[in-house]
Amino acid sequence: MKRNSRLSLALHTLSHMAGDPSRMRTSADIAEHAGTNPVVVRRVLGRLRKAGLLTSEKGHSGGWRLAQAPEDITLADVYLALDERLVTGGDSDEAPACSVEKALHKRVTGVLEDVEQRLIQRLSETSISEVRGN
Amino acid sequence: MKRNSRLSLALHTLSHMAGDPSRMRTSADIAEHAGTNPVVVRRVLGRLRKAGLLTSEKGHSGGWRLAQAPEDITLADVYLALDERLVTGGDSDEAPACSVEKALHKRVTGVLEDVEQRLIQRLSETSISEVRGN
DNA sequence: AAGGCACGCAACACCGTTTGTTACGTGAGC
DNA sequence: GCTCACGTAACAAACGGTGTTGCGTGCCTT
Ligand code: FES
Ligand code: FES
Repeated sequence: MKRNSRLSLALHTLSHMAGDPSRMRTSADIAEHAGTNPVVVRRVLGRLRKAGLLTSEKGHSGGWRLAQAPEDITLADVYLALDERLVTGGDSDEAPACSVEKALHKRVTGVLEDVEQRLIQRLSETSISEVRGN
Repeated sequence: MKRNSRLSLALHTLSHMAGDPSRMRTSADIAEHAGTNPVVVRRVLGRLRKAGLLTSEKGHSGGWRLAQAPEDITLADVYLALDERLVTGGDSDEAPACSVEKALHKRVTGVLEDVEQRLIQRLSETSISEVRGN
């Protein structure tokens, strides 16, 4: 949709994890596989952890692992975990007055919210285990 | 949704025009009213003209005017006029192989297309004349 | 107990997109 | 001919996303 890549990375990684949930992966592994940087991986995976989709462990045999059964994690969960909502989340917008602008804004955000609802609904129909993880 | 402001500007301007379609407005007027720059106005309004929503005239009493009846211009028309599709338009994406990545991408873009469809459908339910132009 | 490993986090450089600004050309009136 | 307003290009500034480095903190191995 918008300025992605985070979603792609998250989904890609989770898909692989779904293929072998017990295996522990380091951010370095993931980064190399995804062609990016370990820190970047930790950044986005961190959000997923905060949402309870992943767990991370430090130390020698540390790394990342799914916190739930692959079948229970839907694409919507992932989308929501990295909260990049369509509706540009509660922004302290411009002119409060101006009847027209207000009406306009209301209309548009109304539609947007409806659409986002739809998006989430559609995403929730697929789990990460339904996308073959090699 | 994404990196907007163009949509806002377009909608705001058209709403005002809908309130008094015969009146001719200059980009300078519009820019001042919208708190931006004339060139910026021309840029975005130019797209609307290309889409047949507006006409522009040079010379002394030149400016911008609606090319259609206000009731015939829907929000969807405006949205489509400045083509900033949600689905990040036909990008020549990454790795062609990788069954997983491909399946994933397909799923996501599928949903996205459906959602964008919905967005357009919802936007088309409202015309710019339905938003009080003072 | 010491060393190493992997995450957590902050700071910063880099880059692409968007927005704003200046400048100049063109056509339509006056 | 002069002015007005658009059309367009070029460039600067602002913004957000991504990549990188550095350092701190647990945890496991030895
Ligand atoms: S200023 Fe209020 S709508 Fe234009
Ligand atoms: S490389 Fe991870 S899906 Fe192909």
